[in-house]
Amino acid sequence: MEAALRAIAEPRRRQILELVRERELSAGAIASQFDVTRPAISQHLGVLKEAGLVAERRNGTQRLYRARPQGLSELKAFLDGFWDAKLEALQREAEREERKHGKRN
Amino acid sequence: MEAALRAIAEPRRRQILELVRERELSAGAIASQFDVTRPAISQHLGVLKEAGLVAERRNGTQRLYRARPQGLSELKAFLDGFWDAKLEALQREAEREERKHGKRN
DNA sequence: CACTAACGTAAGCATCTGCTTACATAGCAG
DNA sequence: CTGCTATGTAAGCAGATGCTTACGTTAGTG
Repeated sequence: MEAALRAIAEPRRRQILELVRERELSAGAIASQFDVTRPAISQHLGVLKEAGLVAERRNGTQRLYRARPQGLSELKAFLDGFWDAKLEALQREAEREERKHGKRN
Repeated sequence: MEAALRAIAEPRRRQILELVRERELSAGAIASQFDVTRPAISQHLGVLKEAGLVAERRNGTQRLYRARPQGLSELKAFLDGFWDAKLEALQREAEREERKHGKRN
């Protein structure tokens, strides 16, 4: 959670998330959308992956990334609970989803 | 919005927000809850205020802070729209297509 | 007025962070 | 194997950031 907050606090990483929100893109395809170098994007992708906000899939020499909605919904749940302490319902739902898809974190 | 995201990405500031979520506290009272020095907390409060996450009220020589629910609700709305906003997504899709054709991948 | 209390602000410092260039690695075609 | 493509990783650097101590400022008290 801490990691996810840090990750989305960075504008470039939010832009990357928007890119892979609906479709799966290779690291190179993502990097081509920005003015910074490819390694910079690669590092951002590493941060996003570590934070559970993107999923990585390998296809040959490519690495395809897509947003992991579960990660963001956990983040939203955290923020919701940040004001309403009674948010255990959403939290449990998030955990249930997590188990369904496979463990991360 | 950018500022709010940055602000809550910092653990200490989240702790401060939790402190003033339900009650109004003076800067000194807040600082007394942490191991860091008072000026450090004062700087955090400045960041939170600038981000619209806390409100400041002066009473004599004291400055009383309280959480500003509107700030966080804006943040939640942003995150919600980060996944949902389909119209925005379509718009960005068009822009991406333009860049792709003009940039020669 | 002088003095104190409760603050914010300035300056400096150590660490973190996002970026770069250079290099290493995995997969695949020939 | 050789070479090429796609990608991650290492090292280093400039700027941001959270902290400290020192100082400035405002409001109240004698």
